[in-house]
Amino acid sequence: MRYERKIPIPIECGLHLTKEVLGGKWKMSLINAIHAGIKRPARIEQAFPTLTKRVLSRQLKELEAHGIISKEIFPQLPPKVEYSLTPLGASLLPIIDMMDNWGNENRSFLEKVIEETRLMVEIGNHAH
Amino acid sequence: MRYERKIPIPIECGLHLTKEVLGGKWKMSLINAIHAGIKRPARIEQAFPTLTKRVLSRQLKELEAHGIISKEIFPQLPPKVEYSLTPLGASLLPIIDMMDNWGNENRSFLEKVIEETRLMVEIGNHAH
DNA sequence: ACCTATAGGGACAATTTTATCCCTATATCC
DNA sequence: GGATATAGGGATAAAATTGTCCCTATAGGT
Repeated sequence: MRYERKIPIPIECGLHLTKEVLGGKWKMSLINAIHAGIKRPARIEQAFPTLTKRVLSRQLKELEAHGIISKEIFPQLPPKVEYSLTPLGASLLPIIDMMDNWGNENRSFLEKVIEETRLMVEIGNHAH
Repeated sequence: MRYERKIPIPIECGLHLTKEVLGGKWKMSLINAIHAGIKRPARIEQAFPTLTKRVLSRQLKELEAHGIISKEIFPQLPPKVEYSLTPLGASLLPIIDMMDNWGNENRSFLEKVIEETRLMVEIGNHAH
């Protein structure tokens, strides 16, 4: 989330627009999950053990605000909510599929180089 | 860059592997530029006015370490370097094209909702 | 002697994104 | 009465990513 962003997003390019929509840590996974029928927040939470409720809630809210998913609220208690993909959201599925496939096809190589890169770069910068 | 990453990347999923490779702010743009023949750092810098040398250098280094681009050093002074896509890097082009197209096709809608989302969320969080 | 172009990185500040902790509200079940 | 499931968000801490500033080195031009 942001507070009066200081550094503008370079939106001249379609890439950055798409990145703004898909770039959140869990967004592509969420789109996949909703498309696969996991539509209620509590179910999504179970599906991704390391994704916490708070973060889930924010990513869903942004996806909704960006017109990628829509939210149906059932007037019940305890609350029931279901998300689904909008047509715009569904139009992202081919991209997400390609990315998932590319990652899986190159998994062994990528796991190796990602790990090596981490080691390499650890030296170059420091937390503070 | 990182210093002994504290929170591991969820690499069970191909999506997150791909995201680790393409997720940097300028990486997709750099792959595009290199593919388009803009191969020298100084040229790339000119092509992206808001991308500074330091950041460029880091993103290129990571792309190289991830096996996406390769670096040719010409033994000259002043230094001359050219980057090009590896076959692995070239295999990302279809994904990048799709993302660029999707963003451009939906540009007017996206610019609107991205702006609205920003306003919406400004209230919800604060810098510190 | 000085300036320019060139590629790269150290040190650190600023910004942005995620994570953690805890609280609200209510019908149903034990 | 008390626990449970449910969806969501405030406040704040932590982590990760980018940005800024400045320094190295050297051939060639003026």
